[in-house]
Parts: sequence; structure tokens; C-alpha cells
Amino acid sequence: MSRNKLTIYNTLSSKKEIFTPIYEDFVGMYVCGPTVYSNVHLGNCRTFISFDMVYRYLLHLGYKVRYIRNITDVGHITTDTNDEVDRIGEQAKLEKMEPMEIAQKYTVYFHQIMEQFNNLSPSIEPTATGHIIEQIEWIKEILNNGFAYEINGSVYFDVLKFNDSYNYGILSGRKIEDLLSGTRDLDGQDEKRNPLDFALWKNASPEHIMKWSSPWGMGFPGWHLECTAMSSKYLGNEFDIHGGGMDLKFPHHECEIAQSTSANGKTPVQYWMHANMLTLNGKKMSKSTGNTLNPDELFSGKNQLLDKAFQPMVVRFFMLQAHYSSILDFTSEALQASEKGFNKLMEAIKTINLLPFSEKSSVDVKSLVDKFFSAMNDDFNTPILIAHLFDAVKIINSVKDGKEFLTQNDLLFLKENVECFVYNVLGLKTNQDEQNNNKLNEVMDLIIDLRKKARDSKDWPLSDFIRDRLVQVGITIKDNKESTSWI
RNA sequence: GGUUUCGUGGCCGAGAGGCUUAGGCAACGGUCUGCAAAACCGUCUACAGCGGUUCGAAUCCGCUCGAAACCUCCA
Repeated sequence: MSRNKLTIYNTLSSKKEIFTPIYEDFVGMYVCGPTVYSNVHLGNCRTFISFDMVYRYLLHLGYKVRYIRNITDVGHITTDTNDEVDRIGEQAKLEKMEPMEIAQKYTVYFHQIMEQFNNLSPSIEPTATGHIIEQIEWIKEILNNGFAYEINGSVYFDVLKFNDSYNYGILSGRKIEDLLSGTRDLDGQDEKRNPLDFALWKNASPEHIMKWSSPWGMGFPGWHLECTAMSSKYLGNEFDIHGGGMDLKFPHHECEIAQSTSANGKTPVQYWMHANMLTLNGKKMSKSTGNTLNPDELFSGKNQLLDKAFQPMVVRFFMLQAHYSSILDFTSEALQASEKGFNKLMEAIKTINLLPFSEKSSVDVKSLVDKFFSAMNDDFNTPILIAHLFDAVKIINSVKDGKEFLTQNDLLFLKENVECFVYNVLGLKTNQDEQNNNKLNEVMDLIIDLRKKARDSKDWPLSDFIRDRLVQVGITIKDNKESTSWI
């Protein structure tokens, strides 16, 4: 099996490493999920699509995967000052709702979008608010070990103290001295002993809405802590893969490592994976700067940047044509190119079923399928996989044209693997409208039949009229030698 | 300023010391077709710049120029 050949680029070591899970056959994977205070944007989606692909391939290799992706429903402070403004609380005031209504509203939206992108559900999708007790336990442990201090009802992680015993910055490659010299002066008097220290628990003022009681008074947990608490609860103190967007590498993931290490004495994660940014106009998509595109706008085409609407699967395909660790720039033109490629691929999959088989094969499908695996084994190289799938497309079309030949076994083998990699691994599917719409199919059969009659009697005005009207409805007619199909 | 990356043909985007003509899109020529569309065949040989290492570099090293992410919430 090609399982033991899977390599993963580990951002902790900055190297590709052979993937060996802690427990044979089982993989634990944690991915940082969204903060649900507003609509997910396309950049967020890229990360989740990337890790969905990783999840799918691990499953394809036969691993039993426990995939955890959290929902951050505690609104963490927006600035490092002491003003205690949190995003969910702010949004709640803005929309005149309870904070949990905000969290619910945007969680539901998030799920809808994930489904449209054909992302599989994680095994567990824990919420930060559902794990306050666990987070408090972690703080106690870190305090016990002497790596945190309490002040005015807040608890801070002592980065300098930690760095004396361990190494703060192993993930991001930062040095304490550099970090210190780079810190800015913040407004107001800071409770922290050191600007690098981060909050494990924040004291909440009476006006603050989202708060819980703790040994240190009413407050709310620090952002970095929830992932530590939830990943360890469901995957153990040491687990295989931790993923997230590049922008979380520092400080979020660095702090997670520090928290776990300070409590357990060892680093929590074997393989750190970081999905790169989706940019718009050459700049990272970001809610705070407003440089975003929402999936809805893309699916409906209602945005100035777009010439037309795009199906979710086209967008997914577009993203998978780039490697997850590369920055990908979004443009309408690039998406249109992907749309054509996607349609070509999906058409070929349909035609596999119509191919004739021969006594002998003129192409080596086994070695082609091997290439599918080796592409994915090379740090989930989906662009290479897709390139090889297009080799398969070429073969399929050539067999259709009688220029290449395949035996029944080879044909079946090719069909199974192409379908498997396209549907199960890349998570692509044909557009919803095309599926399970028997009535439409029958009506279309009828229309094509009528048009055929018109064409047989050389009634070109009528046959073209039918074709043009269908185009207006969004259906394209394709006349082949023997038959007519539509898309 | 510091840390981490990156700069590939008209566009998107892989590759990482010597054959990948990577792949997709676009363009051009052809086959097919009532005309289209789609398919198919063919054409299009690039690695920011300047040095260096090497028998050999897009790939390694140095410098220059340019871009991004992070150092504040962020996927």
C-alpha cells in the first residue's frame, strides 16, 4: 500500500517528512475553525477545503481519522489593550441579538457553505464555550507549573519564564530578543509583565456580556487556550496533525505549543500543516480590512469583481489546482479558465461509461494510476494529481475516437480510480442541477428528439431556435456524430 | 526594523541540479459539423536581474530589485 510513502511538509521542521502516525491505522487531526461573528469569506473556505482534501486522502489510504475542527464562539478581544471589546459581543450589539444568536447564525451559514463546497463534516466540531471547564483546568495546571501569573482577575502566560526552560518560537523561527525589540508600545498601562505574554484568562468588566465564573473571578478564556483544551480532550496530549491558516502560525500556534509544553513538558503535535492565503488584488482576504469575497457573491455572480456566477465545484477545483501551501490569487479570469478545465474533466468521466473495450491495451493505465498516488503522497500535491487526471482525460477521449485501446479490465481499473480520485479524494462532484432531476432529463430528451426531427428535415431555423433558447436557459447543446448531449 | 516565504512562457500554476515538450486556460492552424459548441490532432520552450559553485543550475550560494504573510483580531 502506498500509505507508508506519504510525505507531509512539516512547518515545525520546515521539511517534508514521511508521515508515521502515533498509532498505526489511526490519525488524529485538529484544524482551527472559524470565529463565528460574521460570514465566512472565500479565504477562510480555502483553508477548510485544503484540509478537507487532506482528510479525504488519509481516509482513502485507509486510515481511521478523527478530524476535529472547532468553532470559536467566544469573542476574543480585538486589541491588546484593556478595553475588552470582543467581536461577537460587538456584533451582538450591532445586530441587537444575544451573543449566542450571533454564534448560531454564523455557524449555520458556515455549515451551509461547507456543504456547498462538498466538505465532509469533521468527526467532532467542538465549541469554545462548551469547553470552559477544560480551559480552566489547563490554566490551573499551567499556574501550578509556574508558567503563568494572576493579576487583577486575569491570568497571563509568562513567555520569558517559559523560554528559560523551553524554547518559545520553535514553530515560527522567532527569537525572543527579536520579538522584544519588535514590540510596539501599547496604550494604557498593561497588566502584563512582558509584552510577549498572552492571556489565558481575562477578567471581564460588569458590562461584558460573554463571561463565566472561574477561580479568578468572572471572565473569559484567552484565544489560544481553546484549541489546546479541545485538541487534547479529543486527541490526547500528543497527536498527529494540527492544521490551520498560515496567519495562525504566529502567535496562535506558537502559543498552543507553549501552553501544552508548559503543562506536559512535551510538544503536542507531530506534524504542523499550514494552508496558505487566498489573496484578492494581491492582498490577503481579511474580514477586518474588508478585502473579502463571500461565497454567496461568487455563486450568484453578484459582485463587481465578477463577470458571471461560478458553481461551488468550479471554485473548489480552482483552489485544488494550486498547492495548498502556495499563495493563490483570486481573479475572475483564472476562475473561468478553471471552469472550462473542470467541465472537460467531468465530461470525460461521463464518457468513460460509453467506451468500448478491446483485446489489448495500447496505454499503460496502471502506471498512470500509480502517478495519481505518488502525486498525492508528495505532500498532497493536488495540481500534479489534476495534471495526471488530464492525462487520463486524453486517454479516455482517444479511446472514444478509436485512437487508443483498453481491455475491459484496464477500462474498469481506470474508471474506478479516476472516479475515486475525483469524487472521493478531491471531493468534486457534478453540479447539483444535473443530478437526480429525472423530470428535466426526460423533458430534455423530448426537446432533443424534437430538434432532431427538425434537423432531419433540414429545418435549420427551428433547430437553431431551440438551441438558442436553451442557451438562454443556461443549457448548452452538443451535437456529436451519433447523438446529442446537453450540459 | 525583525521573522518566514515567494518572483516560472499571454494568463493561472507545478517542478527543484542533467528528458517533465508538467497540466489547465487563451491564441493560431487543422479534423469534425448544415452552422455553432464540444471532442480530437498540431504549433507556441519560460524560469526577476547580476555574480559565484559545478562538467552541467529555473533548481545550490551571494548580492540587487520587486512582492506577500506574520510581529495587533484573522483561515
